[in-house]
Amino acid sequence: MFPPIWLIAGPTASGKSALALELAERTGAEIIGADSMQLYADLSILTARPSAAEEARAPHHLIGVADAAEVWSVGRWLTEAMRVLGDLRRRGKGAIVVGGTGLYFRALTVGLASVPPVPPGVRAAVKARYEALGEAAFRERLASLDAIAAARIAPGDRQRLTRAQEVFEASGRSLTDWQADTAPALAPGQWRGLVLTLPRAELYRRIDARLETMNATGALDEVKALLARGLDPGLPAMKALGVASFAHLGPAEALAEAKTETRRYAKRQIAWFNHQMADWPRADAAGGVEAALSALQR
RNA sequence: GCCUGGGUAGCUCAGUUGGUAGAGCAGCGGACUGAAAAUCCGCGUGUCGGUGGUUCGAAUCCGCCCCCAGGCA
Repeated sequence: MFPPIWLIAGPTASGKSALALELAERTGAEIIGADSMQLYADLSILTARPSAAEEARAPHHLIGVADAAEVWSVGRWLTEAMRVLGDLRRRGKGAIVVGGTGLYFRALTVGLASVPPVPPGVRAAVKARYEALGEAAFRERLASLDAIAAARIAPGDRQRLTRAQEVFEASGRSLTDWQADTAPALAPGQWRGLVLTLPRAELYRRIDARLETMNATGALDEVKALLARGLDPGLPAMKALGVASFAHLGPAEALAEAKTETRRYAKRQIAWFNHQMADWPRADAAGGVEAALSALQR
């Protein structure tokens, strides 16, 4: 198995980036970001992106490559990531895919249905219909097109309900059918995965410290600059943790709220890793490169 | 030292005429296929400051003690 493809996941503030950088320097592999927010160039401080100096130590891909006005998705990320992986393979380079977005790892290792893109017009129409009908009636209509999805999607989950409807309208095929024929992007055995772990209390300490640092190094200015662009608040980049807090609250309140939200986010990440990636080896974040390498070799 | 007001969940507090306690926030658990830092679902986690007493029964009533905040000295 050479050149290697290593997938490193872990909750926010667990030290993934630093670890990836060290591994890259040691092995000559290149780094591919698997983070839905570090994608956006406008979000640097808020997403704790590697500094320019750090990025200079090893080639980085899919970090800071998108504009906040763009809408990136798992699908777009997957396409780009596979392109970069192909390129690295041709050049005989190893890859370290590192990030905290569990769904991206899932797309790589389990697969993503190849649903054709949904035109924005269809999406807007479905959204309007949802609002007009209300959840119950909307779900009932969806049931006639995709009974399984209508039954499976949790109460109140507007996003998934409308997505299922959009897919049918745009493709003439149910989301459930699309999802039934899905293949992993990376063949099993082609990659090695690793989940970084650390005690909850320690993780929360690191999150708080990280937010303090962001706050002291211009998080507010970054948010102001983003807001000054007058973008649609519904864009993914506008939903990055901290944006809303710093935009609407005083500095102290914003910092406190951002800490709380980041802790909750970490909790969701941990739940994902524990249940969706239960079979990946774990490595103690405090164990450094050695612990990571031995887990990756397992 | 005296007076008053408080000590109930991690925090801020509620608790009817005595029937072993409940809200908000925080927290915890979970779901997850193209917005995923998204979108959702679920869960009170408790020596009611301590100790005696009254009572069938005390967070609620009485005594004593401890602690906190004001006030008077």
